[in-house]
Amino acid sequence: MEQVGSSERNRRSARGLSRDLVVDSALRFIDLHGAQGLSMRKLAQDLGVEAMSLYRYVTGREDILEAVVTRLLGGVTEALDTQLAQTWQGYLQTLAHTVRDLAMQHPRAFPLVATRHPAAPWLRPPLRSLDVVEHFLTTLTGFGFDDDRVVGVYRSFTSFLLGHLLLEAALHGAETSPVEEPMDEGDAQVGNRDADVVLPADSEVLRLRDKLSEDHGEEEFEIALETLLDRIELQVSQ
Amino acid sequence: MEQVGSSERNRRSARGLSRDLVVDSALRFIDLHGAQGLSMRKLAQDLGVEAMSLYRYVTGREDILEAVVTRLLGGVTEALDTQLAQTWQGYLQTLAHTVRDLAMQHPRAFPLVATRHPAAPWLRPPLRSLDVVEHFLTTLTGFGFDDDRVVGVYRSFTSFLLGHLLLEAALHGAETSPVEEPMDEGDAQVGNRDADVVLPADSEVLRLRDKLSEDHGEEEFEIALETLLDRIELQVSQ
DNA sequence: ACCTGAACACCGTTCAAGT
DNA sequence: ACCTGAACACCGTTCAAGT
Repeated sequence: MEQVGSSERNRRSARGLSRDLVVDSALRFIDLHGAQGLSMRKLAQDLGVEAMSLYRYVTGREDILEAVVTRLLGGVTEALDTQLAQTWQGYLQTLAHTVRDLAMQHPRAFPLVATRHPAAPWLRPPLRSLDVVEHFLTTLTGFGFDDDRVVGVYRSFTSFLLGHLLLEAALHGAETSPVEEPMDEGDAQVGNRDADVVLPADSEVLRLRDKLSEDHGEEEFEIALETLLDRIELQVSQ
Repeated sequence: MEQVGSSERNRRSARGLSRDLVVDSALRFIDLHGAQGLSMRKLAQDLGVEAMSLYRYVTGREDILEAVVTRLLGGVTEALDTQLAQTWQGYLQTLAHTVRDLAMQHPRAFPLVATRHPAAPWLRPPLRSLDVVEHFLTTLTGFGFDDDRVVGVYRSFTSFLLGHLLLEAALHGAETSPVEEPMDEGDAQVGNRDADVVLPADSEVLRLRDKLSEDHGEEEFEIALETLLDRIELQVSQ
């Protein structure tokens, strides 16, 4: 029951290579195998071509990774342009959810957005794109924030997104990811589905393990977002 | 005016290899050149030995990286054991600052602590160590938190640390890092010290660039930490 | 017991050469 | 104009061999 859907030009692109196609293909590859597994040679193979051909469209591997990030964040700018907000609260909420959707749809690519070295110190991950940051600053300024407050909000908002989404994406990506080791049967003091971590028999971690493993990503995100907005509101009204 | 100090057993360890020495050396290498640059061969060279010798003490590159993380977080447990706290607020404050100190002292190694795949879903970066998490859970339980609240605090506390420290470490690490490209002179529409980012002439980013580049890492960290503690206090008293 | 040489299967990237 | 073969300088890792 494999979906084939909208990716009919997957392999053997019949001689029509292009930068867009390379980046598309790279993103798809990363979604499946992670950025670590992406090599010029394997990517080329997916495209039915030799590795060296890619260098016509791309200056190298780093260029591809950067382009993938840009592609992902391009979607965020688009989303913000279509549904425009009436209040700064609405704007931040939409932006937060758009980025969260991105992280959930591309859990294995999101670490790139979140952890690649920013090109400049004012490009804070995961809002790692000039377009998005520009949009952010002009919008908040438009809602009456003065310079200091815009910058302050930018800082706290990015920290919030990074802290909440990177971890959630990692968990989400781990589930999706192919099993690397076929689970050695002999290490369990208790029923231990947690890979190679050995738990002492009388630990708090063990006692709280199930509760700790619960996924409350979404509601925690919502609550933390609300808290952040409240905090900003207080600053503004002062 | 180079400091030589306490690293007299740097290269050519005179035939006394050991796992600790390998991990030590790896951490020092990563502090200087980042984890990306670490190869078995170069690390071995630093130790005055061939690459294959390392496999006596270490199962491979991944094992080394994991051991470096463990070493770094081991220091956190120690710090917590020596100065023990009277209140949960004091505890969380000490822990937060200990992890922040770690991030600032090893900005190029900290991404490992923060972004490597956790071995289990309840090991949330950057508290990526069974010992630290166990310490955290027992301490808070000892201060009277019930199970749900301990777990909730664990979640929000880790998100807070990740969001604030990963970015700060990246900025801190970028300053320390060796210059990769010798800065092409011809791309500046304005005095542009920000690598290859080209700013449109009438952008908000350009106008706010200096303010955006200011480093308020520490005070933001303090403020956000206070806010978090306040929020927890509210939950507890309910 | 501890280290190594040689080898294997991979990398990214360059460049001259093919069509 | 677009693609490629061959080559270079690197990787991580294995294994039989040295001392």
